[in-house]
Amino acid sequence: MADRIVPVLLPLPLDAPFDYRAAEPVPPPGTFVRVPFGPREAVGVVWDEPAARRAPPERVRPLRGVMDAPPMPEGLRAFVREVAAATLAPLGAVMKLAMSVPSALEPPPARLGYRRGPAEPPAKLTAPRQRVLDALERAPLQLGAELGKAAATSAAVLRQMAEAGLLEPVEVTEEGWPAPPDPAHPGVELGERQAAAADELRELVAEGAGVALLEGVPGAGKTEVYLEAVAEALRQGRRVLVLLPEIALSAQWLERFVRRFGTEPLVWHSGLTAAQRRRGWRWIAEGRVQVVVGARSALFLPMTGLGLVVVDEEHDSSFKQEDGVIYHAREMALLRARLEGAAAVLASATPSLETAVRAGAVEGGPWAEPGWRHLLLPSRHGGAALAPIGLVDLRKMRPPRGAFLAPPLREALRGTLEAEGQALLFLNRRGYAPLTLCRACGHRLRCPNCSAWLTAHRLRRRLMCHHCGYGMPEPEHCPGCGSLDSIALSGPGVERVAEEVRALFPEARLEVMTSDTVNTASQAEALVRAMERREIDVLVGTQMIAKGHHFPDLTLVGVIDADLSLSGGDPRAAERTFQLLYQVAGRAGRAERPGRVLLQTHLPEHPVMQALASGDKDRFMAVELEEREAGAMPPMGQLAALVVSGPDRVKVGEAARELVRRAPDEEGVLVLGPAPAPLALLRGRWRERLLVKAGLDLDLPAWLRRWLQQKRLPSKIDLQIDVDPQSFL
DNA sequence: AGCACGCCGACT
DNA sequence: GTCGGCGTGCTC
Repeated sequence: MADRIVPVLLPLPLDAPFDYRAAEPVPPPGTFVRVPFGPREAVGVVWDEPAARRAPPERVRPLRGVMDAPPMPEGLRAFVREVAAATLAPLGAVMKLAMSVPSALEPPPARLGYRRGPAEPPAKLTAPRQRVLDALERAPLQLGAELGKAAATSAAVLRQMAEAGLLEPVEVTEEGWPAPPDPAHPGVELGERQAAAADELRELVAEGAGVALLEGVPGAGKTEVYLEAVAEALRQGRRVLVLLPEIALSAQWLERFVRRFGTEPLVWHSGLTAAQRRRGWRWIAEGRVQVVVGARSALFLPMTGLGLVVVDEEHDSSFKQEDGVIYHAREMALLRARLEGAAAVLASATPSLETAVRAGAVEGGPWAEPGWRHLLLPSRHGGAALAPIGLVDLRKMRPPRGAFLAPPLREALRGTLEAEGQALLFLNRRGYAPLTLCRACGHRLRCPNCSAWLTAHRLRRRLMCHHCGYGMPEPEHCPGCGSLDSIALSGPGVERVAEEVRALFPEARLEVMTSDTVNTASQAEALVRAMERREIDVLVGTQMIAKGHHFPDLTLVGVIDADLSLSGGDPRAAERTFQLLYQVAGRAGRAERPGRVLLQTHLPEHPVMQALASGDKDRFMAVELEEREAGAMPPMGQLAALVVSGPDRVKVGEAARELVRRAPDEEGVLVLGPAPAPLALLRGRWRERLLVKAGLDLDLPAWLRRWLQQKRLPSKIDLQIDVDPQSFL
């Protein structure tokens, strides 16, 4: 009987599947299979189409076996293919994202469970033993761990009871599965405008295609509205994927979901334990999960029958994956929805310009793209959506020497504390001071691996590089001139701002929230709760504090340096600053207490600052779009950033120039550079950057592939391709 | 991604 | 004379 050759895609950075010999019955595409791979064994997926170059028959080895797991759904396979095409990542590298839980492909580990044994319980039982039997009355078969917990006793007791015949040990392989969310569960009542928006979303879901931008200030009830779209998909027997920025995946969000559907969705994020991942992935693959809420990696879960994909906080920069396979989760979510015949909802208080443009939501911009619509939710509470925003001109009103709060902000802080309100001070700089230098000779301490200054951290008494993790103790002598005690710390970081506030208001209860003080979601949660319970008067933090929580007693938001991200030649800098400040401003003045926002700036006349001060987001978007159009920048043009890197500066430069020389000539495509990347030295590697600009009609990934596939790079030279770069670092 | 093969420096 | 550094190439 003739064996058949099947292509198998492995989760390794290879461009194409490998060929294997399979006996009848030949496993169909999507089957997870074990194959020999050089000296070892690997698990891959039977692929739909073979590699362009088939292996010579004598090298083709037989498949070893088929995994005991549902095959990878066709929709996910198509998605893997298209993500690879869009990002120029090797096909196998994208497959690896879709095979993130290898253990889920193995048969589930048998776990020890117990039920009642044959022996009659004696008249007198110890209390723990009695509790165990009582627990088994309620549920006759339980896992050891669960039974132990239910009876508040130890595994040893269970073991001894089993020996005495009171319990019978059972190998449990079948695991339960989550209760399905109930679309008929009574949820919260929607306002008139919310209900109208929910109707439109239901329509979208029923059509099974199209994209809606759902825009509304924090507190306008976006979540409740799109949960109605989720309910509609569930009523149609279809499944739902909701993407949230990692940080927004909070207990608060889950509570809202439970309120609407009576049960929790399946949660997918980086903090899960290995067992949770295994179980969740397995449940999803077996089709037992109706709704998944997760961070961007949830895109690659084996969901089938999707009727709706939601991207909440769609403007959030954390949706951009910056290493490995470089992709933007929002764009890939739209792709996944399209491939599945699902509707998509993008929700935000401050939509990204690309989303707003496609939804036809920018004044003076183009019409909406076909299939796109724009739903605007007004504030539920009526009146001003945002607290009034004031600009503090740092050129006229300077902070005292060595301090960073200008007099108006100090006064506002005093007033807030006297009125027993809460204040939030925002500065997007970790540590104590961003620059460490010598007063005697001007020597600046820099990272040996990166072209970056070292940031002083008081908490750890160290100088740190924020790009590679390098750290050193604060030196007593200047490494440049040897002077003693001449080291000065220059500029503000959150720790220093906190120090200033402590000196000004010693009685105020103050906390600092940065990635240095808050490492886990639960720590962040604790700080947020403390803020809610009014155990904190002043919260100083980095952009961590900008994200979605309601603090009813927050009446002052101060932005220490609103200019920070406006410099640096990044075309999206103004947009990001606007979004960030808008979010921070959105923290203040809820409920009945009036709030205010003060932005300290050197550029009060800048359009971003003017737009913020006027609260006129529409005008900002219109002005910003004009600027992008003039520069043929996204979303009115396409961009790709290539970074050539290597340990030898000269060779990197040569490789970059050679690459530019070989770029195919094409009308309307411009290759700029090479130029030293903003971090010209990162983790010991020199970096040169090329920028490709193209019009909207070009298939940019295809053009890049034609260019880059023609020749291999010299040894030790790496090329990183970022189609649609967001940040230019 | 692993892992083997292979070609140049410091050691029992 | 070998052990072992990691640079290069291959895996159907």
